[in-house]
Amino acid sequence: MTHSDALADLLRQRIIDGEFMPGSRLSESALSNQFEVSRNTLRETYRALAEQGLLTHVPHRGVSVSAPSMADVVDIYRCRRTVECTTMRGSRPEHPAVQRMADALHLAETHLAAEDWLGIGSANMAFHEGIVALSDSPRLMRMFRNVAAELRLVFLTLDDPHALHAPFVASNRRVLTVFTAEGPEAGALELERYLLNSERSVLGAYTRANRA
Amino acid sequence: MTHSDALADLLRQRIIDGEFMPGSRLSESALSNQFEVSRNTLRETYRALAEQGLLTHVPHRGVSVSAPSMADVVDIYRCRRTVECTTMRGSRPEHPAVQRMADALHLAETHLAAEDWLGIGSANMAFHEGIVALSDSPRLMRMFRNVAAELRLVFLTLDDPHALHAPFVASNRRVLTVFTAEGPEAGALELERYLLNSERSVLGAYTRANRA
DNA sequence: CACTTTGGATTGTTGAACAATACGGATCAG
DNA sequence: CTGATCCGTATTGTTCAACAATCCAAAGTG
Repeated sequence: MTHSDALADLLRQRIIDGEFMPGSRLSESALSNQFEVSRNTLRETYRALAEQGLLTHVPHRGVSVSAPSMADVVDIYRCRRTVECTTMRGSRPEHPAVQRMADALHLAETHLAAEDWLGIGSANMAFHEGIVALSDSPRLMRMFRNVAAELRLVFLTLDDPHALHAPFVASNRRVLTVFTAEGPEAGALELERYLLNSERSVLGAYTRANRA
Repeated sequence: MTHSDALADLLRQRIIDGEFMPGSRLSESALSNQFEVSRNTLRETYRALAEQGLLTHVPHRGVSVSAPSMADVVDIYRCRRTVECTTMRGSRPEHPAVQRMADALHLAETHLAAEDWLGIGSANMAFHEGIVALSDSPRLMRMFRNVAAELRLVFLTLDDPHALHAPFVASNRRVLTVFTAEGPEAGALELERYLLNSERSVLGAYTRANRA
C-alpha cells in the first residue's frame, strides 16, 4: 500500500472520530507537517477523499471536511433506502452476511448495556453494512460506505448523538428478526420503516442543533 | 475549475471515446507530456478517476484503464437494477426528467435511422441517466454515472457494439410508454426486464469476444 | 457608508531530484 | 534444458523549492 493510500485511511478515521469537525478547513501546510508528508502526497489523498464525498474541495480555497446540509441528509437517506431495502428484498436469510448482522447487533446491545454511545454508533453502522453485504456487490458496498461516512459527519454536529443511536438498537433487532422469520419482503418493509424513522430523528436533531 | 479537474474530464472523455483501450497502461511521463501537465498534476487526476472506477491503480505498477471482468459486468448490472428500478418505482410520470428521457429516446431513434451506432450508445445512456434523474438525488446520479462509464469500457472491448445497442432502442421506448401509461410499478417491471435482457446480451458478447 | 486598493496568505502547478519497487534478462547450479 | 538467483533498468512514489494564480481581509478613499 502506498503512502498516500495509508494517509487516506488514517485521515478518514480521524475525521470520523471527530478530530476534524465538519466545515473545518484542512490547511495543506498544516496537515502535511502534522502527518509528515509532502504537500503533493497530501493533495493526492485529498483528491481521493473528496471523490468519496468526505471532503469538499473548492478551487483556490482548499478542502474542508464536508458539512452535509439538510438536503444532503435527505439525499443520504434516499440512497440508504434505495440500496439497503432493495438489497434485503432480493436476499435470502441463509446468506452468510446474516451472521455479520447478528454479530454487529449483539455488539450494539452489549454497548447499549455499558452505555458506550460511541460503540453503539459504530456497531449500528456495521449492522447496516452487513445488510448491504447481502448483495455480494463490491460497488454497492462502496456506495454505502461512502454515504455512511457522510452520515457520521452529520452525527458529529449533533448535540447528543447517543439519543439518536440508542433507541434504534431495538429497531435493528426487529429488522433482523422479521427478516429471518418472515422473509425478505417483510424484512425490507421493516427496514424501510426503520430508515424513515431514523431520517426523521436526524432531521429533527439537525434542526435543533442549528437553531441553538 | 482547476487544471487537474479539467484534465480529469478530458481524460475521461478520451477513454470513453476509445482512445485508450481498457487494460492499457497510462504511463505518467508519456501522458504528462501529451497533455502538457506536470507529473504531480496528472497523478491527482489519476487519483480522482481511480476513485470513480474508471482507472485501476496498482502500487508501483501505475494506473491502467479498468478492464471490467464478467463478475464486474454482473455487478454493474446489479447496481443498475438497484438504482434504476427503485428510482422508477418511486417516481411519477409527471416528473420533469421524463422530458429528458423522451428527448434522449427520440435522439436514439434518429441515430438508429441514420445507422449512427456511436450516437445510439450515447443516447441510450442519456435515456437511462434520465431515469435516475427522476430521483432528484445527486448521489444516485453520481453512482449511476460511474457505473455507466465502467459499462462503456466493456462495450469498447466488444466486437460489434451496435448489435448490442440497436435492438434495445425499441425496448427503451416500451419502458417509457409503459411508465407514462400504466404507472411506476409497471414501468419498473418493464425496465427490470430490459436490464436483465441487456445484461444477458452483454455477457454473451463478452464471452464471444474473449473466446476469439 | 459603499467602494477600491493592496498586501499577505493559501492554493495550483511546475521541474528536478532521489528512493523504492517491479520487470526482464543474464548468469549459474543442477 | 530447467529452475533459481542476481542485477540493471525503467517506472512509480515522494520530497522539496520555487513561482504563478487566486482569495481574503484590512486598509485606505470618496
